[in-house]
Amino acid sequence: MEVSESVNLEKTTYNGEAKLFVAIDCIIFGFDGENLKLLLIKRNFEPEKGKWSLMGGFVREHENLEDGSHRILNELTGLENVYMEQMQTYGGVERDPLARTLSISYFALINIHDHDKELALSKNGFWFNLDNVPDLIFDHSEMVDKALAHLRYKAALHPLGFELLPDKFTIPQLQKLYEAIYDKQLDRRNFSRKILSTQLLIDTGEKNEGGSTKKAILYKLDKEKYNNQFNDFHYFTPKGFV
Amino acid sequence: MEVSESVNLEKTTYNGEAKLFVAIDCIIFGFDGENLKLLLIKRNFEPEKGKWSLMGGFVREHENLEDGSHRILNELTGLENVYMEQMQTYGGVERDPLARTLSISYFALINIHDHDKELALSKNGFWFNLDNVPDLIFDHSEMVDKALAHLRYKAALHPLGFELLPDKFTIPQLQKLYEAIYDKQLDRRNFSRKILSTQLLIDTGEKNEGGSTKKAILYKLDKEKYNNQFNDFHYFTPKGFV
DNA sequence: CCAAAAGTGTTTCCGTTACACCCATGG
DNA sequence: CCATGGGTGTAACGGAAACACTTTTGG
Repeated sequence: MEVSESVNLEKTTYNGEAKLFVAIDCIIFGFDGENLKLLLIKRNFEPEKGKWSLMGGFVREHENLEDGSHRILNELTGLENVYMEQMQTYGGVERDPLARTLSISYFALINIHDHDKELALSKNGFWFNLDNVPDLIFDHSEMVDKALAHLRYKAALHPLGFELLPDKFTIPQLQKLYEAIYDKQLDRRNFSRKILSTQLLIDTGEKNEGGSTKKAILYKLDKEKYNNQFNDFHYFTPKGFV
Repeated sequence: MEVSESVNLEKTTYNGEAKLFVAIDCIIFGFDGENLKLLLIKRNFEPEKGKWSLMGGFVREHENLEDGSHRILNELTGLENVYMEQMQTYGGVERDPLARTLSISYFALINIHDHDKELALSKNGFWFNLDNVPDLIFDHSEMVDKALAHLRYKAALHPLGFELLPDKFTIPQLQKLYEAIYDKQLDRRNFSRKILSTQLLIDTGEKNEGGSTKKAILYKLDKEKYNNQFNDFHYFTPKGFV
């Protein structure tokens, strides 16, 4: 009876056209203060059981893509209100050997210390440094490469990096993040001036703890300006950096 | 029998997951030498017959997305080897009232004089100036807005504009294109210097015809350099332009 | 020879770079 | 008082912007 119902529905809609499986795969970047990392899962389910892949799931019949991507990210990290961006849709005919499946890749930036570590572990989730990413199933390696290129592209022009840091952070921390993203050294003094010139940072009056040297100023993001200016070009990196 | 075959197939694949209709919609930009234009169709088929929309079609079971997007563009314009870029996938649950349908939007740049005008007319295709676009079905207006924003964003940094011009073109023509994209005036002398400094243009030795003034040099694109440097940043526009 | 558009040159200015110096903290 | 890292200042450089002038063409 399920079958005949399905057929009847299609007759009133786009009969004759193909219907496809549609998955969402999440490229999850995190920053631990030193290195830029990627969250992957070791699959304990079919297909490709035992291999590494991105966290993914299928788009449901009555779920839009924003909800779906956040649901899937939440299943692994426990996080909500995460910065996510739709990247690209992959549609190679043979990309999934089991059945024709499209995949919409989503790019997520999280503060690595915020997520639910036990939940992630229970789903077989592990963090990898970017220079140490294992082989991934299907076209997931291509998705990761594209996402990293996109991160580098976008972080050069937009104040994206804040998404990877705690609410309060210091300029040296932000600089370490940029150095991790581009795997290059930056001049401390010029970086500081460039960031402050955007007027996006608010001095909280506090200083960070720890370290046996001068304490750095803790800033927070001016959310209002951040949202308004997000699409402006800021050029956070030196020339020819990207 | 089609029905039972379909059911059997699903059982061996991702049984229990939803399958969705997936469409491709093309945002087709063209340039006529003065204005930036958009190619739309007046639908002579259901749903939303009689209304304006983007050119679209369904992704087929055994067709990848690149092939599908080019097929759909070709059906309306007769063109092949067109610059196309996947933009974004739209998945609102109610975006298509007839049935749940995802749409992958593709952004196309064509030389307006090259396309098959009779074919386009036979499919009810018409060109609109960007300041005069009619109401479109579903979320197609949003797609157009996003595509225009993307064009402006990308053309500011990459030598994208050449795709909209003939093989041989003059610098003043290119400047008119940029002025149309951004709806702003540019300084002739600085623009020329900036474009030539990219080394992407080759002097053909020819001059353009027509006009009762000095004839401009016809350039062609250095395809090799163009492909190699495409992802570099060039900053074709003045500061704060975008 | 005039108008209109195309091509080339120059000065000025501002942002970036590449530096040096001072300050705070813990040991 | 010393090592380490954070904060601020400055001179030199280079590219972009804002200009003027010359050249070509058709009428």
